Parts: sequence; C-alpha cells; structure tokens
Amino acid sequence: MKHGKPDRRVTRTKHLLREALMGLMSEQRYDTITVQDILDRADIGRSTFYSHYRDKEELLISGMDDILHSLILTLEHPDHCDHKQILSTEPLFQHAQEEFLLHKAIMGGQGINLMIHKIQRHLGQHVEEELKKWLHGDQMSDVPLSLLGHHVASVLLTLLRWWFDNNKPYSPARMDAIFQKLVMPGIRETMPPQDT
Amino acid sequence: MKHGKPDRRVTRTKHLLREALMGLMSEQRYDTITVQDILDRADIGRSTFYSHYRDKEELLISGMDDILHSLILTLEHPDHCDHKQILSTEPLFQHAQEEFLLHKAIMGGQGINLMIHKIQRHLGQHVEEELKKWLHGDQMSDVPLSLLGHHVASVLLTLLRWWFDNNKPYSPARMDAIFQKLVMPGIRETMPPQDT
DNA sequence: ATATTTCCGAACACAGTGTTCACTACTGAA
DNA sequence: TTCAGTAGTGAACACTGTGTTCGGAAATAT
Repeated sequence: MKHGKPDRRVTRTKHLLREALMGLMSEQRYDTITVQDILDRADIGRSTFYSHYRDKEELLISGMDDILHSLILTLEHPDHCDHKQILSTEPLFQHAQEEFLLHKAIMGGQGINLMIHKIQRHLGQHVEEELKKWLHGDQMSDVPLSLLGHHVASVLLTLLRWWFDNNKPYSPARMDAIFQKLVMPGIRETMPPQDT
Repeated sequence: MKHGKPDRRVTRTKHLLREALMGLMSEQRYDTITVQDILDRADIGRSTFYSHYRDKEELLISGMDDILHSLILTLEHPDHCDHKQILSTEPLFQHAQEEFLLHKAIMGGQGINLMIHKIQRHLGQHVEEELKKWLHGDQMSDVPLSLLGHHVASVLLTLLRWWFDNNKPYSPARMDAIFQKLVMPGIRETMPPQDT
C-alpha cells in the first residue's frame, strides 16, 4: 500500500486470517472463537499469527476497518447519483446484499458491540456532516446535531440488522423507503417550521 | 422465593455479588472483569460464588433480568398516568436517573450486547403490543409491526445511551419530548392517512 | 548459490476457569 | 448447652486458552 508492489504474500496471509475469522464469526459468537480455531481454518502457524497481529482483537479491528471504509464510501458517493433525498441508503443495502457473509459477521448472531459502536460513531459523524450541509448554517435544530447523527446511524443499523435476521425479505429500494419514512419526518419535526 | 421467608442470607450474598459486578461494569469492560475481581470486591469466597452461579455470565444475566423487569414495569404502568401519548418514556428516564450506576453498567462504556439485545427484544415486543392496541386491529401499517417495535425500542435505547454518555444534559421530560418528536412522526408516516 | 524474508511448530510460562474437599461460622431447636 | 443443619471459606488441582521464544524449514529475491 506504500510502494505499490512489494507486499503480496504478506497480504495473502493476512487475508487468509481475516477470512477465517469472518467465516467463524458468521457461525458463532466472537468470544467463543479461539486463536487456534482461526489458525486451523486459515491453515496458518501460531507464531505467524502473532507476528502479524498482537491478538485476536487486533485482527478483528483490522478486518472491520476495511468494511467500515467501504460502507462509508458507499454512503458518501453512491453509484447512481440521483439526490432526491439527502441520505440515500439504497446503495448501502445493495452493498450489504452483495457482501452478505461479511456483513452477517458484523451484524448477525451476537455481533460485536465494539465494532457496531465504531461503525455507529463514524456513520453518525457522517450523517451529522450531511445534516449540517443540508440546513446550511443559519437554520438550527431543536436537538443537538450530534444526537441527530447518532440517532440516524442507529436506526440505519437497526434496519440492517433486522433485514439480515429476517433473511432480507425486502429489496434494498424498499428498505431505503422504509428508512426514509421512519427517520425523515422525525428529523424535520425537530426543525423550526420553515420550508424553502 | 418459594416458602416466602427462609431466604435472607442467601439473597444477601447474591446481592453482594451482583452489586460488585455492577460496580465493576460501570468502570471497565465486561470481558476484562475476572471472577476474582468480583470475589475481591464482594468479599466472597471462590467456592461460594460457584455454589450460587454456574459462571460469570449467569450472574450477569440474573442481575440484568431484575433491571429488565423494573424497566418494562416502569414503561407499562407509569406512576403519573396521564396518557397523552401512547408511549410515555418520561418515567423510564426518571427511573434511569435514580438508578444511575445500575443503568450505566448496562449502557455505559462498552456495554454488553447480550443484555442490550435482550432488553431490546423485550422492549420491542412491548411496544409492538402497544402499537397493536393503538391501531385497534383493522388499521394496518405499511411496515411489519415487529420491525416497528424493534425500531422504537432501538431509538429509545440509543437516546438512553446518549443521555448517559453525555452526563444527562436534559431532564427526563425533555428527553421524552425528543423521543416523541423523533419517533412518532415516522410511525404515523407508515400508516395509511386516516385520522379519527 | 546465496542472502533475506517469511513462515512453521514445539515448548514454555502464565492467567483465568471451574471443581473438590476438609474445614469454620452461624442459626435454631431440643 | 449441645447438637444438627446450612451457608460460607480457601487452598489445591486439572484444564483451557494466551502470547512468547527460538531453532530451523521454505519460499523469494538477487
């Protein structure tokens, strides 16, 4: 990632480990997974693992950071740029559908609160920015923006989790519609009545 | 709990253990707390612990169940029964304020997703019932009721957590107002337009 | 071919878990 | 007071999982 070429096998090993952990996480609770389990599945030696990561948690975080990035990225610059809404979440559900296993690892089963919180924080910040842009400066909300961001992110994650737990009963578009319906009226309600 | 009297010291020991765990949990992550830590703080012998609880998690759950009960109870039959809204959450914030440490143990810091999920599930069910009562049968929502319940519970927990993390900047009444503003318009939006 | 990097796995020390057991402390009834 | 019964104690133990170390194997580059 720095010189553009020299790391190939390094990343391979790391990828093996990450995928092993993801696979295991979609099957069982994170805290019941032992380092040995990961090693076995990835077919990697013990000392090799510890030469790459300090412990299990670091592996987790490193893997999740990737996902977090692609998530935020998906939200920030959606493929089809029709900005009917400030926050179009359809691409996000799309993305989640494509990388099912990966997302299931985060959301599914017992989840890992550490990660959920991290995602929620970033997502919340992003939403906050978005909102700030939306009500360009002078207009103020009843409620602290930070809380609004937090809230919106939380609803989004709740919907995502529900979607997974119920085997994706609706299309991404439908889920986005539900999201809009549930969240936007509430947001508007916290603003002083003023339409452009 | 069966003969109505004979347990006094039994419960005392259990209470000591629970409170020790709660105290520790408001200070550090659940999974970094060792049984020995609990023992030391409660000043209880090792074997005594294991004669009461199978493991750390059972202690956790037993303690949390109590909280869950009082939470639900508070929501179900609020002290001051002015039913202006279907879901008045003010008593809940009140309750949370009074038992600060206890709630902080659940919500604060890293939290324990196991518990949060359990609470969310119960709360969600309760809300679902409430909603079902509200739109008395014939009126139907756009969105599955189970999802609505889930959603409302999640928002409530998010607000609670935010409240704690920010050292309770608003009064319970204000928090309830925010809750109403954020959630109710969205709920109404999912109903076919029809006012009584 | 050789130097370098990466990986391996056995061995180890260590921390935490959950069990066992002989013992002590308290309680209430005869 | 004595005695039985119940609850609590703590040391010892086996066991599981963690993270480190190190000599050597294997792959890779030069």
